[in-house]
Amino acid sequence: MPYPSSTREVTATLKSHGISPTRQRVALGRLILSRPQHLTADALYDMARARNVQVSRATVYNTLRLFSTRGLLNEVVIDDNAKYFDSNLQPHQHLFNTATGELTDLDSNKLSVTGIPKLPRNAHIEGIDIVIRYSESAKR
Amino acid sequence: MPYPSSTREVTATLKSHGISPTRQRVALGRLILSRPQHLTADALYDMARARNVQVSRATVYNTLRLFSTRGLLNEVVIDDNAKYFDSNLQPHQHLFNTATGELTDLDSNKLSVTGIPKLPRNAHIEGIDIVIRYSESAKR
DNA sequence: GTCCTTGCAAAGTCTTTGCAACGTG
DNA sequence: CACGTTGCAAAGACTTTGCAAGGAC
Repeated sequence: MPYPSSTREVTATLKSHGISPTRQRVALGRLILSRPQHLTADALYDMARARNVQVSRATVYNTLRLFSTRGLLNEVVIDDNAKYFDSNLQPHQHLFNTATGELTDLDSNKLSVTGIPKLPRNAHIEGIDIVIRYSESAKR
Repeated sequence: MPYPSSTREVTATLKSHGISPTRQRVALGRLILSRPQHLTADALYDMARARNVQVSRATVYNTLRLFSTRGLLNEVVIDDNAKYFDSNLQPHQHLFNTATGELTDLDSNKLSVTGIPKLPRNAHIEGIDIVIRYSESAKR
């Protein structure tokens, strides 16, 4: 289920990842898993409250951590004060507008990296994080 | 002065970047600027105290921020709990051992990225951060 | 009913800041 | 001596956790 959005789809996704589908988790899952997006814990909390989802901040944090651990979300750290949870699980890279804080996805097959050095033979690459930071106009 | 190490060299480097060379700043500069390395604020604080450099934590934080602002250091954020200050100012990429937390440099001219999309014409790229995360052996 | 989850508040971690004392030129 | 810098402790931002109440199966 790529981007589960209905209660039923989210419930199924959670179960298939060994997560019991409580009311809060399903509600949060519907908000964050339903499409590719990047949200901070606080943004999700605000979004939930705006939709009258009754949930505490602690549960938002715990749920995001749980979802990440179980592979439903990826964490993206752009700078020290911007930790996002990314519902796009496909390999991809990020474009970060340093002026606005906007974070957008780059399609993985557009970019390629060559020249990755050999690692020790017992090492394996867990991931390659690429963030292109840019700003617009004469800003510096 | 690539990697200033003596008191005199560090003093000159600070001055040339508009930083008054106080005792604490010179001492910290000698510790972090003298060779390519990655240090956290806390690691630098500990290193300073180990060398009997009398400095407070607040000053270490303030100094690192100042050095970064003035272009003497780069910040590298690997994950949420690892913010390093990097004294290597050349373009380069990072190899991060997720098991040990070890961060090593990759020579820029070994790696190349192709397929960077066109950005709006008034945009300019501030930097491309590439971190290859890996771990060794069967760890997962 | 048992075990897991939630929410609150407290605790933790890391970093910045207010302010008086101090240092530097 | 004027101004910038330091150090302490307090404040802040963000995240985790202890624990009692509540919920799921």
